[in-house]
Amino acid sequence: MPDDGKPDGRLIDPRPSARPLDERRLAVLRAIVQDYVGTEEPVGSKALVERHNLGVSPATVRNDMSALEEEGYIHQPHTSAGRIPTDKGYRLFVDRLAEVKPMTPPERRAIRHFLEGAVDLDDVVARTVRLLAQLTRQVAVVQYPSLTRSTVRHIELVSLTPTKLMLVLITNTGRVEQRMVDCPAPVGEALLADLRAKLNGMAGGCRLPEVPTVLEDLPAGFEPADRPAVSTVLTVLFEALAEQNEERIMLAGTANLTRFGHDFPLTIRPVLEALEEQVVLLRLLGETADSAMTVRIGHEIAYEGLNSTSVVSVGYGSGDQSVAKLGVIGPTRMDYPGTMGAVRAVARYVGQILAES
Amino acid sequence: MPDDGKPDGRLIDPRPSARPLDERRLAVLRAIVQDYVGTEEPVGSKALVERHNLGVSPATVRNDMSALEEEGYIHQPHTSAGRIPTDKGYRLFVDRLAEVKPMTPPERRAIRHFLEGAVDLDDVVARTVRLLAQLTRQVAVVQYPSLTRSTVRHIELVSLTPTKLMLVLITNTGRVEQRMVDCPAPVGEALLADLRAKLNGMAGGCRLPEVPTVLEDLPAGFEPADRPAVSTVLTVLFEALAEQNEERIMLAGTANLTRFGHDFPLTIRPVLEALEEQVVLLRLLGETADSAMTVRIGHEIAYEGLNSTSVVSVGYGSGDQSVAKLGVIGPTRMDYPGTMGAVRAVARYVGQILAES
DNA sequence: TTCTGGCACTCTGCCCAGCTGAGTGCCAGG
DNA sequence: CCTGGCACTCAGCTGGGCAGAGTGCCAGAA
Repeated sequence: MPDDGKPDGRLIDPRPSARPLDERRLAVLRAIVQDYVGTEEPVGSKALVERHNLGVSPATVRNDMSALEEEGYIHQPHTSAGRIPTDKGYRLFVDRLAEVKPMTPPERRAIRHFLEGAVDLDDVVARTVRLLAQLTRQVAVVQYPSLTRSTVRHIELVSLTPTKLMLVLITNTGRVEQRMVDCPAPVGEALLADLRAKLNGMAGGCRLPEVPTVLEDLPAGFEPADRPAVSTVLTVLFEALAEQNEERIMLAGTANLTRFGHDFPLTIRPVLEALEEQVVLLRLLGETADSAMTVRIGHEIAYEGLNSTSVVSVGYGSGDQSVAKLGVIGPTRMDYPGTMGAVRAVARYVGQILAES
Repeated sequence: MPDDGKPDGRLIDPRPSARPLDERRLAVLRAIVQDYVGTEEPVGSKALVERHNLGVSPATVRNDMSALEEEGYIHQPHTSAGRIPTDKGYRLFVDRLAEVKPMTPPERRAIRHFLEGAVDLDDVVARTVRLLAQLTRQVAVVQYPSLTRSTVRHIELVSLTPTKLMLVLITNTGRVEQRMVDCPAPVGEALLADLRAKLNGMAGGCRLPEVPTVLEDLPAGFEPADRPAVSTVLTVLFEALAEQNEERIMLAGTANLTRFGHDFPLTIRPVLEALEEQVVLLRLLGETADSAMTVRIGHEIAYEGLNSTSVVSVGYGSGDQSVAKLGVIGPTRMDYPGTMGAVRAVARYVGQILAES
């Protein structure tokens, strides 16, 4: 960066004058990241020029590295060791130096085929998360399709005892929620049928968040004697809607954590703890921009236990809107292009599968 | 301590002569297990007599240890190291030397209180597994109440489109299963109501495995024109019953694996892998005797990846019959009495909670 | 017989020193 | 502005020596 615009005769040098060294430094950074991800060992100048044809000598590379270190993109564990990228270095790599690596056609076929075997929503999610863990060889996380974006497919009321009902809510994403309802007074079959019909008539097809508004005045349509029971049912229904926004998550591939590094116990412990906290995972995915792929690296992650990991996440959904998120968690020293490619591909195919079913 | 028994007219020695060494050797084994579990380090003769008042000298203990080693209950990592128990040693300890350590009253209250906060079956299981992991500081596994032992509380049929139904099965344990049914012909509301009534009339209260037998002749009770639809519904119902015997499992506390030992990656890896295989876990719990507590130690476990772990499991259920299993997985060097106490207590309380709800 | 104290022995773990090799930073010359 | 050369640094390995824990065995006491 210091020598950026220096004067240069250089008619031979194909580069006019503006883009000179910055470009090469970026190439050096890219090479460092690639090598380090591959070998997991600090990479030195000599090895770099040998493995990538940078067209310059180790000494030159050393100068570039010096500059890169100055600016905080790389860092040496000790004097006289090679360099490793910093979080900032990975960030630059992801933003400007890497291209998402698309899946090969056979891989795509395999993904699609594997997901198509699913029989219900649980199975879709389970297969997705396993697939993602396998493809990336990291920890995969998949959020169940959110209720917020879903619509009501059907509401069912079942009488268990005269005063005890079971309320079942079925969404268009195939999710089913059930709740017990204790009514203040016995509920007859006729009332039940009436209520069932009205509920479905009014709320069927609604987005879940809109349901309370739509059903607000429902009790008014019933005999005064029946209103308490109706209100109770509605209360429980609304509760279920609100509470169940507490979303569910599935994860797989924790065994891949063992590939993290040699300094193990210290690293892996907090990660395992984080993974058990659904809340943490939900927040992690929640921060993902809706449809664009998000990469958070090391200290960019708010949760301290995950400060030595990176998270690649993206929304997925049936149709054009995303209904939930999925992603993977791995060491900051991960293969970003490959991981991003896998995440993107899986998200797409899950979306398709959901749209079809 | 060396001079312990030196000068004393030995008429005082309370031991006659018959029960002599065998008994003391067992005491030595017990002491070794206890110390090793506490310190995680091979235990030597001197330390033993210091920490437990065995009333004999280290030299004597050494002889006993020699005998115990001969018989395979303990083993030395190297010459001139202390002894550690073998799987066989732990087995003897569990069978004859240890008493299940009951929970203290405050602990019981805490357990009960924590479990009582649960709102539905998922929540009960989730709370149970977390609780167990916390209490034992190990990996906890809880199987969802099995469908096999459950009975039908209600079967609901919902018409989504003229030819598409949704079948919902509710069990007495609060579990809900739903299936889509594609009927060969449109199904009217009248038929639907009739079918629903007959299904519940005949199968309500039945054990799930008996349902197919009970409903076998159902189609005969309908108009010939309706029989195909009825048969389809039954097929799907039976499928759901059979398939969903594929039981679900929840686990927690994997972060506790990091306390396993120093030789980490090697030990933890296969365990994490095993834990991701529901099949393995199910088999593990499946081998548990129905209601009695089962302890499997090290190589007694069929699955190779878990050969350095022990599993303590027990059935739980509402009422007197067990409907599912739960347990913990930890290093063979675990606190058996404490773990067994926790597992037993939690199983009891979950049973109570289930019975009440 | 059974236990005990004493003794010699073995072996791991640790510390220290010295060496090697990778990698750097700097400099003078192209 | 790049390059080759050179001196320097430092992590990691190796080997010797030391200390401590623990054992096994034995002869003598109860």
